[in-house]
Amino acid sequence: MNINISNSSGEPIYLQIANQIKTLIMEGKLKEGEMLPSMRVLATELRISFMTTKRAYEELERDGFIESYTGKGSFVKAQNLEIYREEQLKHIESLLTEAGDTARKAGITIKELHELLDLLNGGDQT
Amino acid sequence: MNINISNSSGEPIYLQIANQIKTLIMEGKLKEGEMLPSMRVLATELRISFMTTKRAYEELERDGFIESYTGKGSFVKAQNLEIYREEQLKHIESLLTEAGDTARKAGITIKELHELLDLLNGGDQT
DNA sequence: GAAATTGTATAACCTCAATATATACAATTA
DNA sequence: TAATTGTATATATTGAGGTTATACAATTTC
Repeated sequence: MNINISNSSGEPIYLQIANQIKTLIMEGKLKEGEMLPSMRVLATELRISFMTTKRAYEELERDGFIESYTGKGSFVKAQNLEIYREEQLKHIESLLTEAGDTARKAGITIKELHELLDLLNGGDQT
Repeated sequence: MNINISNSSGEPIYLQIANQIKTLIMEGKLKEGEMLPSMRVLATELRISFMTTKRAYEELERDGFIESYTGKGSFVKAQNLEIYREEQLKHIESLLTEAGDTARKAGITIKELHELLDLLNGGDQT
């Protein structure tokens, strides 16, 4: 598996790993049921502590992308696209809620919010 | 001036002060041109370092609510409502932009975003 | 002009959460 | 049973955020 980590990126290593694997899964380059490299093997490849790869895998497990079994390994789960969409939706909801609350305090109408939303995201969306 | 600080609130002291003064200004209880208590006087009242009150006043100055002059004091500025609205608008813009970006990645349409916005903010807005 | 009062600037300290690690343990496989 | 895999607990390390101390500069007051 091809993972690249950068020390200068500012992004924590465990997130770099988790995000790259997420992308691989989303793009279909890692398929349902497929086994990931063991935490220790990947850690050795990347020359980092395997606790950091564990942290990355925990992140992926928490987000529903993989499942791990002691003694066996870690495997790609199904339903990723749907789960991912749900999560992003929740994130979006919290953003929109905060936008609404802020608008209310500042006397900005919901209508203006809609206009802003279009303005900021171009008219040519699907 | 009546400022209350709580150690258990989790919110930093300098923000507690700044936010309470913001509210006083927004409510018209502190009027344009009016002098605020000096940083040291307020600090003594609240039994904290005056660097913390300075931090609070810096926050207020940064946000356009007050102006400070060495040797003279700190004074409430005009135009607060307009400036406040502009700032909140910027904040909202960044939220909506992130929402749009997230939606794009997850294959969620702008139309759905609009629907969510209404759903989350009730129909009875002005 | 001197003393008092006001705000400014720089640096130091403290704390806490996040990150990364080491090491011992448990389950499965070969 | 030896090797491999994931788990759990504890321990640095680091960096940002918050608070403070102290020295400095401008204005006011007398």
